[in-house]
Amino acid sequence: MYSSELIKGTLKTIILKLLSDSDEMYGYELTQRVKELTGGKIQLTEGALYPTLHALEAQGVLSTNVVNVGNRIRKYYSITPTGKQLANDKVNEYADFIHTMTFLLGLKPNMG
Amino acid sequence: MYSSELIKGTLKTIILKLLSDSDEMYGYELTQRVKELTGGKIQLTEGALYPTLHALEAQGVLSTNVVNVGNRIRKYYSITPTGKQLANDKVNEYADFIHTMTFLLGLKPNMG
DNA sequence: ATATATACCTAAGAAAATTATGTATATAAA
DNA sequence: TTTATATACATAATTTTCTTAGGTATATAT
Repeated sequence: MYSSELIKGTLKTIILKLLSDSDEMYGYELTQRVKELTGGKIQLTEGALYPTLHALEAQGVLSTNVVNVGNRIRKYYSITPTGKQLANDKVNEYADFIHTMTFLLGLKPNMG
Repeated sequence: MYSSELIKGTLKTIILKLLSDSDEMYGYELTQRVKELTGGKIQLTEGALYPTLHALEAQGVLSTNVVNVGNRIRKYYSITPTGKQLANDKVNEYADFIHTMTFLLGLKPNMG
C-alpha cells in the first residue's frame, strides 16, 4: 500500500478509465479490480468510492442500472459519451503529469 | 497548468527532492525553480508551500537559516540527514506509484 | 455460531490544498 | 512620479478530498 497522500487526486481518473474499458461495473467490483490489477498496492476505500460515483453520476458522466442479484442489490455503472471524453482527457492529462514528475524527480523515463 | 487535484500529495516529495539536490534554497526560490523545470505546468502556491516547509522543519527533516538580503528577510532551508533519507524513500515510492499508475491506466511505459 | 465476503450507504473528522489577505522592499515602466 | 510587477515572508477562512467509523443486509465458509 502506498502512503495515502500519494493516491489523492487519482480516484476519478481510475474510475473513469476502468469504466471506459468495460461495458459496466458495480462499486464493489471496481474495488476488487483495482486491488487485483495493482497487486494490492492501491485499495479503493468505500467511503471515498461511493460518494465519488454519486458525484460522477450527478455530473452526467456515469449512468446507473440497479439489478437484484438474489436478494442483494447491485448498482451497475456505465460511462456516458460525455464521460468517455472526460476519461480520455483525464488519462491524457495524467500521462503528461507523470512525464513531468518523472523529469522533476530525476527518474529514469522507464524504470520499474 | 494541471488540474489542481492531480498535484495533490506531491508537494512534500517535490520539496524534499529539490532540497536533496541543492545545498540550500528559500521558499520563493523553490516556487521559481519548479515553475522553470516544469515549463510552468506546476506552480507551487505560497499558501501550500510555507505551511508545508514549517511542518517539515518541525518534523526535523529541514533546518533553516534566516539571512538579511538588503532590507528583506530570506529564509534558507537545507535538508537534514533524516530528511535526505525521507527524500529518498518518497522519491522511490513515487517512482513505484508511477509504474503502477502507468499500468493501471494502460499508458505506454515511456511515452512523452 | 462466527467470521469473512459480498454489496450498498452516510456522516464526522482530518488532511491538504486553494483563495484571499496582509506586510514590506526593490525595480521597471508609464 | 505613481503604478505595476517582482521579490519574500506569513496566516486565516474556506473548500476539496480522503480516512475512519458506523450502519444495514445477505451469502458462504469455518
